[in-house]
Amino acid sequence: MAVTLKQLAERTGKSITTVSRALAGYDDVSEETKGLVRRVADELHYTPNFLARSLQKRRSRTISLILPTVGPRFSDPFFSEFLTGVGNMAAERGYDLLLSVQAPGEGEMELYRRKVSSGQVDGFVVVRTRRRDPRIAWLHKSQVPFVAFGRTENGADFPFVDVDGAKGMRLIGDHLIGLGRRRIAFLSSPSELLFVEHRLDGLRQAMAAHGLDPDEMRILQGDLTQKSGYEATASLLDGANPPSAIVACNDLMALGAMSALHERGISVGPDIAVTGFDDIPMAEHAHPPLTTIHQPIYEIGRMVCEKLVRLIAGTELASRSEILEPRLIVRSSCGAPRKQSEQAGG
Amino acid sequence: MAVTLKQLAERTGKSITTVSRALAGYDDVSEETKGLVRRVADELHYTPNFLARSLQKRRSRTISLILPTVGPRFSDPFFSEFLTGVGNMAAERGYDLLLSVQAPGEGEMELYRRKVSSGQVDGFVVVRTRRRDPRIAWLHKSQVPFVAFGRTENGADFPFVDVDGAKGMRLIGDHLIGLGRRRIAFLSSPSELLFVEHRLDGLRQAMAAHGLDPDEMRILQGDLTQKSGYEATASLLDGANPPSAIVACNDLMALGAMSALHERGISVGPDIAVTGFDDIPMAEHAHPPLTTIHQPIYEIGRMVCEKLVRLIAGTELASRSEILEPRLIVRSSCGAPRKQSEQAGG
DNA sequence: TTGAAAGCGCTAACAA
DNA sequence: TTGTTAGCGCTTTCAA
Repeated sequence: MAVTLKQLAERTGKSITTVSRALAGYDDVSEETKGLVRRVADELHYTPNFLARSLQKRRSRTISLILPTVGPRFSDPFFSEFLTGVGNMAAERGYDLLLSVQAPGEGEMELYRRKVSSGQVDGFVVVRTRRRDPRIAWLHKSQVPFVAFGRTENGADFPFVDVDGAKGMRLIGDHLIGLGRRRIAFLSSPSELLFVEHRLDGLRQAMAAHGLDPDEMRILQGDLTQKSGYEATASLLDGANPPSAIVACNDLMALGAMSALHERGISVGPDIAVTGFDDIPMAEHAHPPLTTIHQPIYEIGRMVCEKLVRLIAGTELASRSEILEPRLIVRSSCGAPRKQSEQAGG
Repeated sequence: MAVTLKQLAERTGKSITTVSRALAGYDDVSEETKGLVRRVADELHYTPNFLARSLQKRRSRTISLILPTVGPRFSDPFFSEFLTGVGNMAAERGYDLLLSVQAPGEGEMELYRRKVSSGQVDGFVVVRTRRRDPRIAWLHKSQVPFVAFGRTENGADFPFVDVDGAKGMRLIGDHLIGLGRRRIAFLSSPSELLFVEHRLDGLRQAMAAHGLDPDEMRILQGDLTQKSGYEATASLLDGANPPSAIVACNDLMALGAMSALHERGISVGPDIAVTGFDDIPMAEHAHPPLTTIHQPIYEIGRMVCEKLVRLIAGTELASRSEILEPRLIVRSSCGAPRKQSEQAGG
């Protein structure tokens, strides 16, 4: 069914080799032959067989991204944008993106191993890095090209892109405390996620810098979903001495927190401030609009992918890893008057 | 680097053929040999070379999903859940998922063609079907296995899964009109998306059934994003004779509409009802919680994928296409008292 | 029960 | 400038 080099060879009266090289643009093929071959190839809608080429070249021009989901569902406005960034850059560079879904634990490493040894992929995009990340340990050790979105604990030297979460939270903390909020509660998440730790650290630093005792901060554990933000906040409000500010480690939980406040008729902002982190599209359209830290997630997807492609090609990386500057987006959930200037581009 | 059959053959003293067949479980290989081969294969962590196998079998066990994005960004809480459904089912069936990003137009069909003729994929999941969908026309004509999420205009006979949007909107319309809302505005989207048309039809039917004139309904065009829902609503409110209910064709736009109402101090529900469609996770946590139609999007992803795998394998499909029953989720954005019973499972 | 040989479609070293 | 040959790793006739 599909047109092959062999058929082009027959049609042009040339050998398979010549046809192959004509199409590859080698300059030891006469212009005349090249023209002929190209014409016939176009005519017949020739497409190189990807599998055969990859088998021969030992390069699949495919990168793998394995979504580390817990539970069957995975609904995160964050990742689809990241994915688009990765996908677009991959396409621009002539790479394909192989997507898998695999929860951490059991079969996870096995899947990484298999993707590599089956020759299916040339490298990995690693997302949602963990404190001690077995994926990174293994990829590093095995010398498989990969780029991570996020860091790990020991600070091993591997290529990654990340946003400076500590600094981001310092911005949040400074801002909130500057507005007079002192009783702060932090909505956290499973502790194997390092980025949460960074963010918590940043908040602590801000408190200390303002003469507050970080140890007095209440910390509640969620799982990054709105639901858990809602529940954590509910328990917070039902207890004694509610906070004057709720700092969530991501936007989704912040949204959940706002939901719980609304339900109790507490006005978000004036009564209790709420802040997020990520600046998902939803943040701007929340009620009230959510003060948060912007992560250029689409761009990060592109950067991660580009680094990976470079790594695979063996091109020297200008900088192995990158820590991006966070940007505070003041809206009104923090109780501050909305600033016009910081509204743009949200 | 990677272990091959050849190496297993050397280690076991058998031929490549025998090793291959031992691993494939053929019963013309002695139990003894099978045992030996398997043991050695395990020991050496043998993984079949995927490319070689696919080349030979002319089956890649890979399915393609091409995201038809407009613009560089693609942030839709809806699709990441769908994707997870597809991905999980694919994994269960031993398939891989190749993800591409390609805007409709220009290169779109070329990409589909190339994926097929390069032997990279065995079939397609088609999302966001359009009125006259060139993708479906071509896939159909070329006899390439595919399953769509959504229908097309002419009602060609191809495998798809969809939710009955007309019926869903009839439920919404009945409910709203039952609550006394009569001046209804509809937030629409680019007209090449057929599902929007279905939904609009359903709403019209409901109006007609209640003795209202569908032609009096105001229809505003957005692009499915919150932002556009916000803008459409703003223009609606700035005009004369604002509606008593805003029916958005998806949740995201409904959320944007609510945002615009809030900004003007109009209370969502009591003053102006707002409804959505999709039941994204955000819907439950909006303020007020959004009345909408539930689509089991993760399940749909699984169904679509399973159908596709069946199609590829040549297994007869129990039913080529499926139209799922919509489910009305009454929350409070429509102005109705929240019903306890319909809250579960949201 | 096993193995030799051919071939999937392609690229690349080497000859001519 | 072109063609012959070999081989990527696998499966599958066909003989032995």
